[in-house]
Amino acid sequence: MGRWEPNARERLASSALELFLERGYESTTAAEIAERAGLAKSTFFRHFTDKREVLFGGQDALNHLFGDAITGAPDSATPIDAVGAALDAAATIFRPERRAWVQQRQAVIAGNSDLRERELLKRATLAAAMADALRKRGVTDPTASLAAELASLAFRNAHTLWVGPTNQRDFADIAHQELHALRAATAELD
Amino acid sequence: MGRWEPNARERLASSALELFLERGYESTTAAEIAERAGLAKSTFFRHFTDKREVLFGGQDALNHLFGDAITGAPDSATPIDAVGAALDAAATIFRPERRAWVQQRQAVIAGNSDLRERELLKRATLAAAMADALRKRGVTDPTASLAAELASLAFRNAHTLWVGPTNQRDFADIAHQELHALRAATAELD
DNA sequence: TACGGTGATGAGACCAAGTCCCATCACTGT
DNA sequence: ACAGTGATGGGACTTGGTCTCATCACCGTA
Repeated sequence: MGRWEPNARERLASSALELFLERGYESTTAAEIAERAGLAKSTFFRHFTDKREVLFGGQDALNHLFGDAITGAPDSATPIDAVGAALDAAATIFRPERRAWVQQRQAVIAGNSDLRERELLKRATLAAAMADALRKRGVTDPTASLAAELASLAFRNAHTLWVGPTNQRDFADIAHQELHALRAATAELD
Repeated sequence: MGRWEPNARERLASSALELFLERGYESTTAAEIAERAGLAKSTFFRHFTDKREVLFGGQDALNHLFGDAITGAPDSATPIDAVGAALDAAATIFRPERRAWVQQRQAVIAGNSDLRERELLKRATLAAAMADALRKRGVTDPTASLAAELASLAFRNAHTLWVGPTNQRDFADIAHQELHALRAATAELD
């Protein structure tokens, strides 16, 4: 069904990351990304609604991964157990071989405020997906959104640590440690 | 120091809200907003970096209000007490007379995804301001960011309820109730 | 082999957001 | 009266993003 070379979307995404690292996000035009991928500007916007979105391709998969992990957790699992299962599932994506790529991507995001803003949207969407999955389990609402928000915070912290220079541990380990630290901090609130 | 009419920034903000309500956010150009305010398009972007920002004028004041309330809380105040004081301070801004205006503004934001995204950024900034203020009080970091995140969530929920059709209560009352509900939900996590 | 249908692409016109530069105007103090 | 200051107007310019139409490769079928 493709025309010439297949995987247009992936070619666009990797061309974009290359160019962002070479010239910076703002100094790279959508037309240049398309050109490096051997495509036209109009084709770029057929695959990505935004110039920003080209860096957030796997987000839908992540949402489904988290949601399915929570939905599929055993009935005996508490809300914290369920979101813990979601963090385990995340380790499927954040594997050691992908760390370099995630680091590059994150460096680009850190360098531009539009991208950081989009990242916030993605995190909020992920938290909403987790809250939805928890509600499907029968968890009622202050608790469901709270657990989702805690998990989102743990995920953010774990992601930062996992990308950072000092750490080589498994993503799931870091994430669980962060989630546990947040649970413990609950006792320090008053 | 102004040239003709003063308060150019306020005129732009209210002209923008009017036009957004009349024609919708996307169907309103920055040039049209400026024209209704009796100004030029270039002057609009001198006062607001974004077309979106014209709806988020008071955000800096809110950040300072929250930060100062936390910094100024008595030494004996727990982290939850301190963010509770911030929610009290918010009632200074969310007064009954402003409810209609906040409702209009919120209706515009709800109708456009770019604006919702910007709203997330503003909430994250507010949470960061609260976490900073807590750290200034000596609260260490998993606890500080957790308390700030909880307060941000309570603020979001309270804001939604206060803007909603059924409720006429004081903002501080609603916010404290929401914060308390989140604290209580902590026990339901596992 | 010829043919029509389908889906992805190329090309370009077009609009609005946002940047930049420079001239201009009102106001202030001397 | 005069120069300095700060906000404004105006317009050129780049780029993100939309839209439309023609084109091309592929696929099934007669």
